[in-house]
Amino acid sequence: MSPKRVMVAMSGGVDSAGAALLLRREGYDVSGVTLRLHPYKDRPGLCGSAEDIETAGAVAAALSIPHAVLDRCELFRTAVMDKFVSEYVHGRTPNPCVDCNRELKFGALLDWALDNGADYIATGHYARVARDPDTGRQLLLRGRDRRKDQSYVLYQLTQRQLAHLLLPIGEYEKPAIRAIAAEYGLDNADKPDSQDICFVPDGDYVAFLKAFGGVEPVPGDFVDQTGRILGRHKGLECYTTGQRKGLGISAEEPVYVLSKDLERGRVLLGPDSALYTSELTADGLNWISIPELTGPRQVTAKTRYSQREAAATVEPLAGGRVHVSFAEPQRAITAGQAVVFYDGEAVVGGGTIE
RNA sequence: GGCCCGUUGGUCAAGUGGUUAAGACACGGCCCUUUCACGGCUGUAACAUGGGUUCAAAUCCCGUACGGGUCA
Repeated sequence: MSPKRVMVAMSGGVDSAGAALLLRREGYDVSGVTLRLHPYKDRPGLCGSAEDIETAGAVAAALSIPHAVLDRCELFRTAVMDKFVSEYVHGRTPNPCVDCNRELKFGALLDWALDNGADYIATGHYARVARDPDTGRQLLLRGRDRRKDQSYVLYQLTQRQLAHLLLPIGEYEKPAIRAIAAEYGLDNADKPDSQDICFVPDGDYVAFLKAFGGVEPVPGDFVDQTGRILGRHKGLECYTTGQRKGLGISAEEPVYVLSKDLERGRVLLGPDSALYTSELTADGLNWISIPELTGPRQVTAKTRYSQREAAATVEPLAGGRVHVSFAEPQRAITAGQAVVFYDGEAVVGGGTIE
């Protein structure tokens, strides 16, 4: 029987290189593919840039595996970049990585791989895929390395996507992956972890909203909880709930963005203690460990990528939405961010906070 | 106009003859981070101005500028 064919989505980083190494070691027929997502290129460590495509190609060559480049700039622009702009314009704070994963890495790339004879795709995410022996469903589990767990950004994956997905490095700790890469002499072994929004090369997303999205932020007032004007803001798009830096407001205590008032064009500020709330509603849900939510369910949940999980109850609402009630108030629950539910090691599902 | 009070970093604000001139907030850098944020560490930065007293002045005295109060 011939070995299973797997296409590794190679970003040019150490994690996807480690994934390719591990799979080859396990006997898979491994080849590499890298997405071209946008024209920005002078920032190392970003997904889909020209420089990383070169790096990925070099890594593939070092591993002696075939490497292809898949250009999906058009899809990336409409499914990720345009949506990113639209979300900010509507007062929300989007997570473009979630959209990119669903539409590009596990959407377009998976389709292309299957069309080209692959059985699986693999990525360098710190998460695990497993099959539930009782229900037969594909499960998405946290990475073994809790500190690096990336299951949060994968909560949108469908059963079909998971069935064709291998996440080999999810079983390892990050240092082990670097060690494996170094052992094979890969020169990206100590490459910094990726960070920032890949299509915002200089990290200034507001400048991107203006230049790419044609957004013209409208200045307005910063007000406190009593309605007192504290200063002027640069436009609602420039802020997100819970933000402290960049407000330029000097007060007795640090002040944070509590909420944005789209109708009056104001940004409400207040103390950290005023940021804690216990409830939210979400839409755009995807369920992984269960076919659908039919009643209240106890879970742990988090409302931002790097946030500690907290006990909560999630229950269905009309129209496929859900209501989430946390046992303890959570800091800065923000519209547009993802809320992801866990049951132990497994991702139950998740949605977008309204 | 007379008299009184005040003027310390971007902001607020300690400090009444000898201090490395506190602290908070803001701001910068680094770290953290596949989002935006939070957070941790760290840094830049001030005695309104001119003269005088004194071994020594942010601290005492005089003038000037600016701000506030008060009296006709």
